[in-house]
Amino acid sequence: MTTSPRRIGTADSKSRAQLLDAAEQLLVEEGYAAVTSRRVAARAGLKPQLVHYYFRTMDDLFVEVFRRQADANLAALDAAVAKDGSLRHLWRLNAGTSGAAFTLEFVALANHRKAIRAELASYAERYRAAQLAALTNALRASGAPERVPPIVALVLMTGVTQVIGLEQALGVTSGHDETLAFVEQAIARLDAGEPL
Amino acid sequence: MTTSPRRIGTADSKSRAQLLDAAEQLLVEEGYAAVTSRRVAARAGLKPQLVHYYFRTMDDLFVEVFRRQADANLAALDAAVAKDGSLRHLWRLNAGTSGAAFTLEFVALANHRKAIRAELASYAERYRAAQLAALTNALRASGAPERVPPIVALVLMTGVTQVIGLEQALGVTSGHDETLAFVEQAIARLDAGEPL
DNA sequence: GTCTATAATCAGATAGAC
DNA sequence: GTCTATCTGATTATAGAC
Repeated sequence: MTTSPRRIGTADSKSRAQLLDAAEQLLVEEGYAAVTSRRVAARAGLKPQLVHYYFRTMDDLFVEVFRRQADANLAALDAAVAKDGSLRHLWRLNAGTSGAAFTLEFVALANHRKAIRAELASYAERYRAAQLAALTNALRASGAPERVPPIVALVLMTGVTQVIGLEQALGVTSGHDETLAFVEQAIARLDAGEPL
Repeated sequence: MTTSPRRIGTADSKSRAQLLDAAEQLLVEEGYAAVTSRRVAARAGLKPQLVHYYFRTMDDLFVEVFRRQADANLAALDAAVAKDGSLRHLWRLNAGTSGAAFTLEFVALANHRKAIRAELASYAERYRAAQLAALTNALRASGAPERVPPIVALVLMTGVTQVIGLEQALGVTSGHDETLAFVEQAIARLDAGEPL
């Protein structure tokens, strides 16, 4: 088996994994601007040039960091839904998104770097499709009369958790508690088979 | 009148305004990482050192760029609401937010820089308060029975426009059309005094 | 008040040694 | 396949001239 043209080292190299870990930590803790070859290497206890050996460019490094997390997220969603596909659980999964900082950095990066934008868009579509399937099942199972199409409910739900998550990170809190209470009450009614 | 300790040049200096304009353009077009003293100065047709003369640090420059836009946004909201305070108009105002890239960059910056986070949080709270006042009036004027508290409606509305705006920038589109149609239909009913 | 010369540091990337 | 020496250029910031 030949190595891919982009990856120079082997995929299971120890140094390579250490660099990915270090890059991810730096990204979350200090933002993408702090993810430089020198700082990544220093945190991994390696020489800066190794970054360019294992990942040709910094963009390639970013893409690999993203893919690793994206794959893990998709797998985690599938596993969680298989365990409990209820409406309440789906909401909890979405509302408790811990990787807000991670996502934010990549969105900002994607806004100006083509390779990363493509990666992020592909992941977002796959994640939404998986969520939609789960939400459609959950709504059907609740037996509540359908007044809101599942895809609309999903976009609304994503929107709420996104604003609240983002604003929380910035110290903005107006309306959060009221909105969360409202959503949870709505979900409780739906889960009981009542209309909204 | 003495100058503030932070601002060295006069506030109405021509060079100072040119630097602010250049910084804002770069920020939107290429992201905050592209806003370096050299590039800002080059775009303004000035020497890089002038950035540090008019704004002691790059963070100070970012804060000034943000304040200028934030003040303009708040004034624009007030003016627009005074002209037409209807539910439909409020929605259009929010949905048509053109400054998505601008906001995104500052949110990313704020996530890791204290001074900018404080600035952004203060602005976000003020903007939300202004929107809430307008929305409360609009809902009351519509005469529709209140099933959703205004603050909850506002957070929901902000969430929808935020996800859709963000995803649009990334090339993600699933569910956008359906959701926008749903929201606009709901607004039409409320504006006609009907319940949701 | 306005601007420049200069310092000190850090960036991404490649060519080549083992 | 793994890693290092090295090149070239950019970055923020200050000290001081006009």
